[in-house]
Amino acid sequence: MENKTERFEKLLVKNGLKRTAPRLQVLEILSGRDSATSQPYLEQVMGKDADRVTLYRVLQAFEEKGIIHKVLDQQGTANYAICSDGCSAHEHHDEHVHFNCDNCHKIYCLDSVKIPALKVPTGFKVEHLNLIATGLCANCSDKVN
Amino acid sequence: MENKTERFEKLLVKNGLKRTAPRLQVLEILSGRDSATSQPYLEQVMGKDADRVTLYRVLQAFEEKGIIHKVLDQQGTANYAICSDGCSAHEHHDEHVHFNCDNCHKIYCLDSVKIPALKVPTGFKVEHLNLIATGLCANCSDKVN
DNA sequence: CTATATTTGCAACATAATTGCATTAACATG
DNA sequence: CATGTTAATGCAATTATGTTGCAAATATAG
Ligand SMILES: [Mn+2]
Ligand SMILES: [Mn+2]
Ligand SMILES: [Zn+2]
Ligand SMILES: [Zn+2]
Repeated sequence: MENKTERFEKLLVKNGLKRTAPRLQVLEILSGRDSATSQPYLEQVMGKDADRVTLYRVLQAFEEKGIIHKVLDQQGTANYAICSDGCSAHEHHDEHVHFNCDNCHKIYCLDSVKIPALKVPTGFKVEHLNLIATGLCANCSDKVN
Repeated sequence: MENKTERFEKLLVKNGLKRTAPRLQVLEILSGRDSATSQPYLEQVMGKDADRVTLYRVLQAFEEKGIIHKVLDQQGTANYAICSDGCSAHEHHDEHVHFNCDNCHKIYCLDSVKIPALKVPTGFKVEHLNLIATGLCANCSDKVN
């Protein structure tokens, strides 16, 4: 089995990005989590390994290339998650529901839940849908009960 | 017919808020627009009529009382719109779709469009749904064609 | 009119995000 | 494997958004 770092390096090369430490570190962190990761958390974890500005630029480059996608939580904080297959520089395919837990504040990508089509007033042309559900995630609703 | 300012004054009194210039001005601005209004725009329009901090506090008070609701656009910018009837200090009823035009960047409250119910994975408990559609609004898709 | 609680303005602070520019490092080429 | 070119990083400065504490002003109840 191909190891993780090798996979990440290929991913970078495929997208015309150089194989640098900050980029590999961001991929490493994001891939190790079961929910989307906030910018502040990333900044804290990376600490002095990379400058704040570098982190912003890495995230921006990854988003443009279709490697990660951004979700804003209810407070407007940017959160990032690795895209599932099918996203590219030219088109994102992340039209799944995002679940924002009120308790642990994690944001889950519910890839399995498709957003239902929508009837909008005449004249409006819908391009993308972005559905954020809030409530309790599976973990937290377990603990509460 | 009752004039607008009188209506606003009653609205404030009903919610236990004093009838002050900044509050009336915010209501005036919001009510004169057909789409949600961003915080930066409000700040710019109010100019030196009120301090930035006052604006934030007015918006916060209005939101708590169910007079306005906040919508974050795709960039995470706060936008505000007057609530339709039925919102109060204890409960908002603004589960309509928000339409974010890619061209003019206006955010429309599509009160008529209800958000369809959603099947989420076992364990997840949905409390609220927040659906933002992006694309072209009626005005802009007219102009393009 | 006056007392009181609310609201405002100001100053300071916190955090997220962006820009310009000099330095460094990746890697293609030979 | 050396090296030149280009991409990427680090640092400093700046902008934007939002918050907090506190003193001064003012809306309004009585
Ligand atoms: Mn997602
Ligand atoms: Mn609305
Ligand atoms: Zn949770
Ligand atoms: Zn438009």
